[in-house]
Amino acid sequence: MKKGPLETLITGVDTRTSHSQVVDVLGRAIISGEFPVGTILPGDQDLAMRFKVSRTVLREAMKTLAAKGLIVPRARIGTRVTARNQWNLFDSDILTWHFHNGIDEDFLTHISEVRMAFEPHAAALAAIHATDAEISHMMRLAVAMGDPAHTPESLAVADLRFHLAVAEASANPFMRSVGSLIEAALVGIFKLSSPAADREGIEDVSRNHIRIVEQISRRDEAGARAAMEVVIRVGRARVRVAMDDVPETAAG
Amino acid sequence: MKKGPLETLITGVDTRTSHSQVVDVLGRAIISGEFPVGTILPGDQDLAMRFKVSRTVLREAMKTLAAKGLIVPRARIGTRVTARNQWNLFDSDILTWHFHNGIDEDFLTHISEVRMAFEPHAAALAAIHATDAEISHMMRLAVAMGDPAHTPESLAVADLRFHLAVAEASANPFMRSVGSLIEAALVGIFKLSSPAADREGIEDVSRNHIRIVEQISRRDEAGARAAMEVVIRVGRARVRVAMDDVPETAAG
DNA sequence: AAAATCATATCATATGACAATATGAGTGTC
DNA sequence: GACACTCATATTGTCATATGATATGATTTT
Repeated sequence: MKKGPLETLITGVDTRTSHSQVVDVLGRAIISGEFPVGTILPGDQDLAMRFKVSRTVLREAMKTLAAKGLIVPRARIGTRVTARNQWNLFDSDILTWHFHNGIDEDFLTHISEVRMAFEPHAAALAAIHATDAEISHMMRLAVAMGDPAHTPESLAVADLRFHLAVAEASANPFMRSVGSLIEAALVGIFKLSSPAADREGIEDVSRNHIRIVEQISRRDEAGARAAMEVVIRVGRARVRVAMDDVPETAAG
Repeated sequence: MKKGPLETLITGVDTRTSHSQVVDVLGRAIISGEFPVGTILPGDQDLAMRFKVSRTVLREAMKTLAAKGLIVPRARIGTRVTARNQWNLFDSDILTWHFHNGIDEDFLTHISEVRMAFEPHAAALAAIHATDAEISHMMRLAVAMGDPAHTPESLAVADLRFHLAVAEASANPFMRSVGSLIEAALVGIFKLSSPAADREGIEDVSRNHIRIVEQISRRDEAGARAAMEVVIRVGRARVRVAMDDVPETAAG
């Protein structure tokens, strides 16, 4: 299985190639604004020396970043950091880098908005297209979220699996591509505050997710859409509460 | 201004670097299934010879493709084509390559579904956040779409500009990132059939778009959402008619 | 002052070599 | 015969260096 940021976050293992290390450091530096938008990066040789790698490796790293839309190289001019609105925000690396510089509430809000636009639609599509096997799979995942033994990490993983399964069942490949976005949102929320803190929270989460599968199983598009909206709204509320530093009173 | 696929399609100019040519050819070959999912690509040296480029260039091209999620290299094993659901479908290159192998109705349908999930939400957000300057800008663009002198190409460009402006006005950076998707959809629709064929079509399109701006201007979220849905539905219907040669019956 | 020219800095490409890595065959042991 | 270990091997990963292509800005010419 693919090793996403969630697992990396948990395992903490980081035995990677020198190429990807350069990509990571440079990517984070750009996202964080250490190399501001519109400015020219230091030259190839300079950067190669800083990272203690050959120019070959550095250039391959630059191509990787360029492919994600972060930079644009031009002969004689240098390599320029592109405007933010040209970055491919659906790239999982870029999302991960965003969260590496502390949690940004605005950013989480934007992600919630996107999920609010996307996932209810995906749930509705799943109500049309999901196979019986997919439905029982989703149900198993939703039920598994209720395990009281969940740690915050394992709950986040279970949560992610469920939402990816819904995206898959929608039979629209674009919905599945939003998976990295969902993952980023869950990592962010998880870092802030986890519903695994109290048992009630876990039960609530599981119940809400089961409701989604029930609606999909009934082939009720509107119902599935509404049930998914509830789940996302709860997650967003949790973010708000955690950021405002206000004790959690009532969840949406 | 950025040179998107639309302009490339129109100008037909293709004076690019050898790196990007390799990327394009390889990318298209992968998307089209010439190198099927799960298989191993030929080795570096082999490919370098085929493309008549140095291994340096070839490897940089591979890194570009890997950054988009198309391939995964592993030492000693080779470079494997990843499963489709790991491709970043929101990448504008990948979208362009998809359309390079003829028009795929399913694919256009999926894009329409995504737009249906996204853009109405963006319009609603624009109704909340758009500045006066943005509103008048959008209105100018919507009116400009009614120019009876439009060629199919110029109409497609005007169409794209409008939808990007709405995304921008939503004040959510993710909405803007969907721009490449919108562009791909418009290219696809434009290749199939253009409303610029008849004058009535142009007037209709313009009127529908103006209505969106009016709702945004009134700060009416639901109204803006509905108006945008109409526009997307019309586009989707045009696709269906062009492909099936069957009149539209009912839209979801 | 305006236009053409040229030196220069930067990315783009090429070449050849060596290192790291994971497979699968081969070897040895029980 | 089954299992564990070793090792040759093929492929990607990294390195060092050299040359070409290109756009800028200073210089020269008109």
